[in-house]
Order: sequence, then C-alpha cells, then structure tokens
Amino acid sequence: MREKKINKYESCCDVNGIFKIIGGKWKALIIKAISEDCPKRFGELRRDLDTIAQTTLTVQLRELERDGIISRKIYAETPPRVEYKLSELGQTLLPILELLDDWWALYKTSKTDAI
Amino acid sequence: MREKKINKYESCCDVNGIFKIIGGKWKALIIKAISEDCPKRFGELRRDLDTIAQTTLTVQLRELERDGIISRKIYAETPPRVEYKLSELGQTLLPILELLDDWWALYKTSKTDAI
DNA sequence: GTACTTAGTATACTTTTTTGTACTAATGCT
DNA sequence: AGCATTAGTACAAAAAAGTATACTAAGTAC
Repeated sequence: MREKKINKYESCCDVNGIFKIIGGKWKALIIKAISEDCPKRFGELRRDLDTIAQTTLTVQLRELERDGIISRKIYAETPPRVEYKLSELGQTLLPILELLDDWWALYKTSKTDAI
Repeated sequence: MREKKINKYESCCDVNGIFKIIGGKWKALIIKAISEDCPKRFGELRRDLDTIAQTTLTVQLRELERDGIISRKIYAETPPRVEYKLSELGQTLLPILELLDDWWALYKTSKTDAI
C-alpha cells in the first residue's frame, strides 16, 4: 500500500504564498515606490523604477491590483491620468518590507566584516 | 545637461537583496525543512520536498551554501552521506519566514472573509 | 558477481518571467 | 495641419528558473 505522498512543506506552511504577491524582480520595489508618494501616477512610477519595461510595469500593477494590494483610479482626461495607491492590506506589507531590508543590511555588513 | 538617471529604488533600498537569497520556488521551503530536523541529509530533504527535481535541489543547496545560509558536511562513507544544517546567519531567517507565513495566513482569511 | 544504496553530474527540455519594439486614442499647443 | 503628451496594448524575443531522464562511483548485502 503506497500512501499518497503529500508535500508537507508546500501544502501547510507556504512562505511561498506571500512570494507570489510580493516576489519577482519588481513587486516589492513598486510597493515601496507607491508608498513613498501616494497616490502615484503610472509615468512617475516608470521613471522611479527607471529600467523597468513598460509592459512589465503594467503586468505587475495588474497583479498587485488583482491581489488587493493596490487600487487604481482612472481620470477621464486627455492625456490620460491613472493613479495608483496602496490599499489597507497593501500598507500591512510595509513593515514587512522594512524588516526584509533590515536583514539585508545586516547580511551585507556581515559579509564585508569577514575580512 | 542630462543627469545620469539612477534607479533610486533598486540602488539604495533593495528588498530584492534578500529575495535573491530566499526567493524562488524552493529556497524558503528548504530552509524550513532543514530547520525542523537539523542536520538533514540530502535524501531526506528530497523526500520532504517531494516534487522538487533533484537537479533543482542540488542547485538551490549550492546557492544557499554560497550565500552562507547553510553548511554542508560530507561523510566519506559508502553510500555517500551529506548533511546540511543552518548556519547562524541562516537561523536569523527563521523569525522572518514565520512573519511572512503569518502575513499570508492573515491574507488568506481576509480573502475568504469577504463574502 | 549482481543488485541496491546515496548524492550527486550532464544534458536537453519546458515553463515562467522579463524585455524590446512598435503601435494607439484623445486632446492641447503652435 | 502637425507634433507632443499619457497610459496603455500586441506581439515577438530573450533570459531565467525549474524539470526530466539518464548516468556515475564505491561499497554493502545477497
């Protein structure tokens, strides 16, 4: 009798859940950029992130919106204006992102200290 | 005069630093698996993670080792035995991973509550 | 002496993520 | 009339991440 194998780590305690939301090359950066100057227009965001491809930015913003992290407000003007801001849920991510930054800062010093 | 554009977010406050270390599909899971039963052999790890490709596991472990998160001890036996354990630095990641889990748990309930 | 074991490596492949280029619509400015 | 502006979309391509399959070495168990 072969028991069906269940991936213990993937099924119950998935850290990867949050990674699907803030992982990838740009998501965390986008969240930070919006938080620093909220609401923020599409074009400002693109300039802040500088090297991001426009298509990528659009995709990432759509996903963040779908996941309830940001909201999108369209103004019926010409040229178009679209503003993004963090939702309440999105704001709960900020202290977490800071903590991640802190760890990284520590990591970097620990690496350079070791001469 | 065109000032050289610097990506403000990527250059100074990179959350992405830590993502390079614990990001991806498996790294966080591997860290947790090792922490729960440390030291852990390669084969145990593979069984715990179940659906991971062996090549992937090897690559991830090498990267975690290179980044100073885990250590690798080879026993000169046959069949070979290799044990992995968390470094001190690696252990500092555990509370962070828990926090990420906590956020995810909260996120999930907030999504199902909204009926 | 044949089969089993472990912790891999080599290679090719598929999938996912990110990028690059070109295009659009509606209006204001000159 | 012609150009600039914004927030995109469409499509193709490249790069990165992960997977599948087959193979290895050295001993132990039968």
